Amino acid sequence: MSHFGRSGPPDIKDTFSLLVLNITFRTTADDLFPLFDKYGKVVDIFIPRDRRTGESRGFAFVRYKYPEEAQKAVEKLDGRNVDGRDIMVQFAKYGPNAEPIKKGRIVEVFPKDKGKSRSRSPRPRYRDNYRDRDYRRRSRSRSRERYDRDRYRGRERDRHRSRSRSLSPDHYGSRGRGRYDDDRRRSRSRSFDSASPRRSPSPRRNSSPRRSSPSGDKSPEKRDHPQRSPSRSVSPRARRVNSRSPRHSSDED
DNA sequence: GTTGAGCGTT
Repeated sequence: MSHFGRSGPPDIKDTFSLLVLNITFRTTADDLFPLFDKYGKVVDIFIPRDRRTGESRGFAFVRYKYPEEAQKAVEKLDGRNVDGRDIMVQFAKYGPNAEPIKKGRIVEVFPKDKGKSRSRSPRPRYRDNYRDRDYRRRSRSRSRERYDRDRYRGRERDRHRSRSRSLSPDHYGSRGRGRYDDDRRRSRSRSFDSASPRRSPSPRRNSSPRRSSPSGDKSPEKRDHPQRSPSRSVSPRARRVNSRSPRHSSDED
């Protein structure tokens, strides 16, 4: 009852998987079980969760024993308000191995080796999917237009998207690096302040709103700028050519 | 205490 997905996939060879979307992050399988079990025989319920935080990802997989019951559950529970949010129930399109399935039915979990090796290249590319989906999990935070559940009808995913699958984790990585840099810089600034505590003992230093900015506190770029020009400008030869642009003998600067 | 596109594990 409560051990759904706790011990891995029990037997999904003859089960129909339903994908439950839009569920709350705190909704557990136990909460979905009584709901789905009322419309059919639920053999297993699995809710993918993040491996880093362990939080639910917001969707669950409900496996029914018969497709008719699953279909009924889809029509009945689809749009039902669960935990204060409307859930979306639909047949799973992809299997555990990232392979397309038919009407939520798992075709086959393990390729039976009847003495006929189909392919010698396993190509565990689904391994990369784990990493990708983990990263994009929080990357996508834009409110996309959720037209309807009907869009899945004409939506066909291509398996040839091995390399064409271009994700855009740029903002994520950029933000991460920027944050780290900022943090480091801020930490250094703080250390500097600690070294000189007699800077501003008065608690009323909030008078300047600009001071609130840790980045613009020291203005490193300003310090770099004047240091480069006048310092190198000290050159008899350079001065001879041009006292304004020592590094370049041109007036284009 | 938080967010919200989409497709799954021992």
